[in-house]
Amino acid sequence: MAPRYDPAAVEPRWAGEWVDRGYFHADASSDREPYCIVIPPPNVTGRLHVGHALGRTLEDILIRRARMSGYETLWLPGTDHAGIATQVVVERELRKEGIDRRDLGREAFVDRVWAWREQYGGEILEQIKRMGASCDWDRERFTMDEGLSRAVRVAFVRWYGQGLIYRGERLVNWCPTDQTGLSDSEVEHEEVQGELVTFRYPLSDGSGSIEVATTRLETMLGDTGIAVHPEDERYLDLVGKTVRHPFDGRDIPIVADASVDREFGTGAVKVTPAHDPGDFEIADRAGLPLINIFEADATINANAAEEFFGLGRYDARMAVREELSKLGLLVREERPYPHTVGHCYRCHSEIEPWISGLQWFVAVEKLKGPAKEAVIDGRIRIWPERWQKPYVAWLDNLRDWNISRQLWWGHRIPAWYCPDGHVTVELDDPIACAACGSRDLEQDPDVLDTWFSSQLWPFSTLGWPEDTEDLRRFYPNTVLVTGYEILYPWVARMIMSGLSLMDDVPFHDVVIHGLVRDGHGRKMSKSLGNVIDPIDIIDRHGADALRFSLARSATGGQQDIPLAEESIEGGRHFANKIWNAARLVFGAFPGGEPELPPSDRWTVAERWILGRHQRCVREVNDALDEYDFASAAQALYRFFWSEFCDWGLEMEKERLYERGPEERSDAAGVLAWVLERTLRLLHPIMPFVTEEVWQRFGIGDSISVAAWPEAGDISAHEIEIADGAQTAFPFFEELVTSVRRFRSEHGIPPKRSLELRIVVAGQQPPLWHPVSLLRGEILRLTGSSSIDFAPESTDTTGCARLFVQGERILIPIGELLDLDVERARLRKRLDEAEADGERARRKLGSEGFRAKAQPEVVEAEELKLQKAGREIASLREQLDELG
RNA sequence: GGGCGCGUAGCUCAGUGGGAGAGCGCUUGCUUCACACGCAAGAGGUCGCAGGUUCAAGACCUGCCGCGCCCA
Repeated sequence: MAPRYDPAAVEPRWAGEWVDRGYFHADASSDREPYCIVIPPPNVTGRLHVGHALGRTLEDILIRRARMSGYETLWLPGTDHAGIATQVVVERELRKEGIDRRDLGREAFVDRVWAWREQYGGEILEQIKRMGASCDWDRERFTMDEGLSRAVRVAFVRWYGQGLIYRGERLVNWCPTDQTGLSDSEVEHEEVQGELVTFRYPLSDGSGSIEVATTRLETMLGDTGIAVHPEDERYLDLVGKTVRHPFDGRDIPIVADASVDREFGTGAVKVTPAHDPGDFEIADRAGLPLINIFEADATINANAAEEFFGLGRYDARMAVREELSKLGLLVREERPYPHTVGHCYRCHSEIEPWISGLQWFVAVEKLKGPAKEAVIDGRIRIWPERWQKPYVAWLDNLRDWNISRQLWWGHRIPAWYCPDGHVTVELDDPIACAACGSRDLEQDPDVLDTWFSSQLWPFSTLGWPEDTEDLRRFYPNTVLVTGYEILYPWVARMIMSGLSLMDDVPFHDVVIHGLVRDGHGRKMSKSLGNVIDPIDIIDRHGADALRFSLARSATGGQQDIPLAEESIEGGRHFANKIWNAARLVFGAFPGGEPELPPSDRWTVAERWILGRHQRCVREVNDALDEYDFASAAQALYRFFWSEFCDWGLEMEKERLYERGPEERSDAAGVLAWVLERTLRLLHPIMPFVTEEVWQRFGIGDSISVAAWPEAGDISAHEIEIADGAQTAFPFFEELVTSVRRFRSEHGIPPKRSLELRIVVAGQQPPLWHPVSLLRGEILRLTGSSSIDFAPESTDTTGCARLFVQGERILIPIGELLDLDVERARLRKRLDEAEADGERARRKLGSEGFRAKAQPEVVEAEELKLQKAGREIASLREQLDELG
């Protein structure tokens, strides 16, 4: 084995080998218990970013553990056709060739998108493979596949039949750049530094004016009313009057509406029903007309006053201000004025509320109740639990879902219209109108919101609407892992559609993780230059390093997850540590199935390491049962590095190198046994290095199908039965550390060996047992030549004195002792001991403490006080001697 | 305006009633026969502030200050 672990030489080989050997292929007909995760389908245009890497890592940890635990595991991969994103990408390509999609025509354009997808669409899945993801690649799905498209159609037709889908003319969120409507959850609200402009509308009767304020001044071109609160005394006598529009002379009524906030601005608001959802409702109540002033690209249309025709919305805003100013109607301009504005999640343009003709909607009223219930009654559990409340609140406020998209790429809406305006919605393309039999049918030009197909993902990927073996076996899925940013648009909708169409929840657990940010918690962005590219990371540090670092960061407690490259380096160092520990073990272990020697031959050191290993197994299992990936990773790191390597391997070197073949073989057996188990325990987090090392045991085809370790496979009784195992190790550990610290403080070179004497008070030294059991290990790790016991009366001249668990240790080394250093050392220890003693004394001095605290706690404090007392006395004595 | 979360070592974070912890960074020493991607030792904290509950509070309660996110 090379002295350094090289992930680049190992990972690609295993990534391919695992798949080729079929370990990840699920068998729906097996009689094992199923465990199923569907991948949140990334955009087919997408590249792997760290957010994906996090989600896929967590999923793979769950799936690999389940597979090793004997479940029939299915991790189903695939991609999403991503309507807008994909269309935009292909349009951009066409534009480079000087082609507009409209010149190409719908059919040819869609063919181009398919061709693009064939060529580049698989890239993100290839990147996921590099992470070692154990997906069933034979079951890869795409939302535009034939089967999934059929599912979309069945869902649409069924919901239409149930009255859950309808067609209507309503305000939608319009993106003037992409020129399509968006659902509420595709709109991102962001604070912008805008302006608040106050202006006057003169009353039509010339008796005065009324002031209104707006952040979107251009919309005044479409104002059809002024609203005030019905109880606002300032305006009571104005209600019912009209104002005159300064540009086109329309008379606009002043109405009363309880939704008006009297505190805001002047207490009077302009009403632009065609361009504001709140105004739309006011207009609806008051019977005000709608004036649509925008074209699809948000330029001013002919409905507005003539002089503004053709202006872009921002130019129009300035032009309106100028005209108002000329007319002396401008009252006030506040700038900057921070307020929130909706932006397109794709292109980031400001959204315009806009009437864009008849569109299709999902009526959510009947769907949201069951979706809420399923989470409240625990059929679906959300981890961490605190996401439950926002989920419920979101459903409560949910409004009907606009599913029409004015795009060409996507599932075409299965609705046909005849010249008489009848609507035909059918599973198979109709040849005649269902109402009048007309054969002159035209299909709705729009496609469905991409989320309409992805909401079906947990069952459409398994074959629905066909009654397949996969569907019966793997629905409901076991768990879904995703970021909180798509809890609403995706997770909630899967729950609604699953309950409605499958009559059962889509999954039992939902694991919500945070957003990956940079090392300082800042959002990763190209402009900040702080983007971490997972593929670049894998190239330089290995997928294991990335996975470990992500798992260790996935605490769940915090909202977001900071990730610094140093942390990933830490993961690489850990992989290297594993590799090198294995090198040491395999230097003594010949390979084959590791077997523990009979328990009566276990040394104290071995009992200790076996006990720590068992604890680690328990911690990892407990943590993963609760989706606490960070604790699982942390437990493994601590055990492997701080316990197994720092103490376990170091202690066992005594037996491996100094005690003859039998002990060497026993020790190698113990170390190999622990190593092999720990590799299995680590495998779901770091699949590559564990596989590569595990192969050297030569005991199976692959660790990825080896058995998962559960606690209790050696009994705690066996571990702890040894004489002194409980007391020996803590004493040993503190003794070693104390001597090393003493060396360090006095600058005693490692090669200068020491003699240690333990001072004993009575005849029978109480520490005889632990010391004799670990004599060799003590001498090796402290660099000493001897360790003996000495009577209390022993001459301490020229000796340094240490305290280990209240016991005195003498080190005769007078000639090397710098008295100033020694005095400083002793004073520091004395300060600590006095502080300890004081704290214990204060606690014990309180009557309430003695009366009400648990007896064990009181007893522990008494022991602390005694120990501190012994140390203080002895340290003072020494300081006196030194003068 | 409503909701959620966060404020603990220089940085990033664990820590849900009895000894303030980890990783990285920092200081010192070490080419010790697995690993310098390492080993050993060490420094560093009024646990945001103020009250309260309790024998005991970083943790529980209330208020305040600051930061972030979601929703309106």
